[in-house]
Amino acid sequence: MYSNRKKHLEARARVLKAMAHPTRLFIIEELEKEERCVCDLTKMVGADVSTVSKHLSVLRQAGIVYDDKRGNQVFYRLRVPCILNFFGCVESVLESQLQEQSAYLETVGT
Amino acid sequence: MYSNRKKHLEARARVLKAMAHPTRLFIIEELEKEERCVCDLTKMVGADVSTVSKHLSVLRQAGIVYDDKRGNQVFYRLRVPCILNFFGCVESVLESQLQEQSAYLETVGT
DNA sequence: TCGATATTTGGCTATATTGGCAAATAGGCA
DNA sequence: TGCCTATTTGCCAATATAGCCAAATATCGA
Repeated sequence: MYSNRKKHLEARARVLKAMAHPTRLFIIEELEKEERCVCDLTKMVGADVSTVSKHLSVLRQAGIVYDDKRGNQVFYRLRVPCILNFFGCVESVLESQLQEQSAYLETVGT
Repeated sequence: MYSNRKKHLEARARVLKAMAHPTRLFIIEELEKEERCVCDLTKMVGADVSTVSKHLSVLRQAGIVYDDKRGNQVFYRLRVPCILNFFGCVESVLESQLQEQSAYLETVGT
């Protein structure tokens, strides 16, 4: 059914969109190593707390992270362990861009 | 080096961002099966040609597809074969969302 | 209870994205 | 050359996103 496929594509797009920001990728990478509170991530990212909090909210709503309130801190951790492997393909894209770039540079003779 | 990591994250984010749209995911899936000209994709997507052309341009600039002009048609094909495997993890995210949803529905008693 | 710390939310501005229409561009064919 | 088809580009309006500040909320510890 068509609308089924459409809904599925929209769901996938939402997940990708949530990941498609440098700060959120940074957060994902750090959470792959260990869980972190908002305050830690804020220091690491170097932006306003509210900004980091909103990025985390995007990741949470997309189902990428869990939040866990302990005391007056909120700890975030990855919900899906494969997220990082996931980047192998993105890397292939980036590498193929580099290849094209260097092929171009050769034709130019630099 | 910090700015190196930042640049890398930005590069990854650009690739993800280019994929993060239902129509572009649709196009990627179709191109996984076989190369297609803009006119074919336009019929399949059911939007204006200019819209589809712009989506393809986004994918091209992100290094996800190649374009190949033959006659007065332009054929697009995937540049990186792994793109679809790539979705295994996105699916995990979606599945874990479903689990949470059904767990919620149980507590509600529906 | 009060003050300090941690986090989220509201409001705002600047900027980016989407999608359609119309126009420009390019190739094929008579 | 002139017409037709295919594709891209420019323009525009609607909508979404990012990031900061300030305010609201929650927890801790004295």
